[in-house]
Amino acid sequence: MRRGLAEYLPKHTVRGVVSSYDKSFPNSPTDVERFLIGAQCTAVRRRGKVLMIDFDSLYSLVIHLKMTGQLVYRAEAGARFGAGHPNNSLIGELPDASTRVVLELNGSQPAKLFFNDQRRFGWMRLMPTIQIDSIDFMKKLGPEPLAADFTVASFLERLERRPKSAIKAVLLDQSVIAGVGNIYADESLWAAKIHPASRNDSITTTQKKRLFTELRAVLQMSIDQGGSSDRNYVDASGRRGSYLTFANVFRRQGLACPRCGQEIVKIRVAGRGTHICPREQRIAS
DNA sequence: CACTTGACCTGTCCGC
DNA sequence: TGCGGACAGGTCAAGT
Repeated sequence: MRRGLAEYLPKHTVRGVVSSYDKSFPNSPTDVERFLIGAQCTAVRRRGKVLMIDFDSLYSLVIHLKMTGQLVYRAEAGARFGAGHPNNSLIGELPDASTRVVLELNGSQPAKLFFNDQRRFGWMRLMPTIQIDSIDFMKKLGPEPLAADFTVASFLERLERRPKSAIKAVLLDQSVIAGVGNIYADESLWAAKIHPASRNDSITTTQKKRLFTELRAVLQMSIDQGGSSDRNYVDASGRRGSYLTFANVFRRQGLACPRCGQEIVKIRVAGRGTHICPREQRIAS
C-alpha cells in the first residue's frame, strides 16, 4: 500500500478534508486548517503496520488501518484510469457506506484519497512529523524484519523478551518484531514446522533459525504479490493483493497440507484463529 | 511482573 | 427466510 501511495501522493496539495467519524480522524478543524489544508505531500513512509504521509508543513498524517481499513486514490470523475479500467470496478463508487475521511487533492489533476473502514477500528491523526517517533506506539515497536541489518542473532535476541508465551503470541507482539500479523504468523510457523502454541523457550535454536528464514521469505513474497486480501484489503488503486493464493495454511482448513497431504485444521492460539498441519506441527511445551 | 483476555465496531456466515 | 451467535488480517486496558 505504501508503494502505491508513494506513486500517487507526492507533489499533491491538500485542497480540503471531509471527515464523517471523529474517532477515525480526531484532529480539530483548526489543526486541519492550519497544518493540512494547502500542504504539499513530500513522502509516504511505513513503520510496522503504520503508514505516514509527510507534508511540507512539517506535519504528517499517521495512519493505522487495523483490519478493515483502506486508502484508495481516485482521480476525480474517474479520469485517471478511464471508464472500464479494472481499477474502477474493484470497489464500487466512492464514497460508500464505509468511507470515514476524504482528502481532496490537487495534483496534475484533481483527485481524492478515500479512507474507508468498515469496522471503524482504524485511525489517522495529524501531528508534527518530528513527534511521530515519540508517541508510545512507535517507541515500543520492534525492528523491521526485512531490514538489511536484521540478522538471525537479532531475531533470537528479540524472541528472548517473551520466553514463556506461545511462539505465535510472540510473533504477533509488535514490540518484539514490527509488522507481523495473523496471516504471516501462521504461514511462517507452518513453513518452519513449528506448532503455534509451543512455548517459546521450548523451541530449539535450530527451529528458531528456520523460523527467521521462513518469516522473512513469507513477508517478502507477500510484498511481491501486493499483499493479502482476505476480504477488505486493497492497495492504493483499489486492487486486491494476491498473496493468499499462495498461502499454504491460512484459511485452508479442511484442505490438504501442500507438503504431506494431512488435512489442515483450524485451532485457537493466543486468542486468534490459527491454521496448522497437525502432522508436521507438533506441540513442544 | 509476565502474560492472557475482553472491548472496541460492523458485516457475514453458519446452524437451528 | 429469520434469528442468534461466533467470528474477523489489530491494539489497548483490564484482568489473572
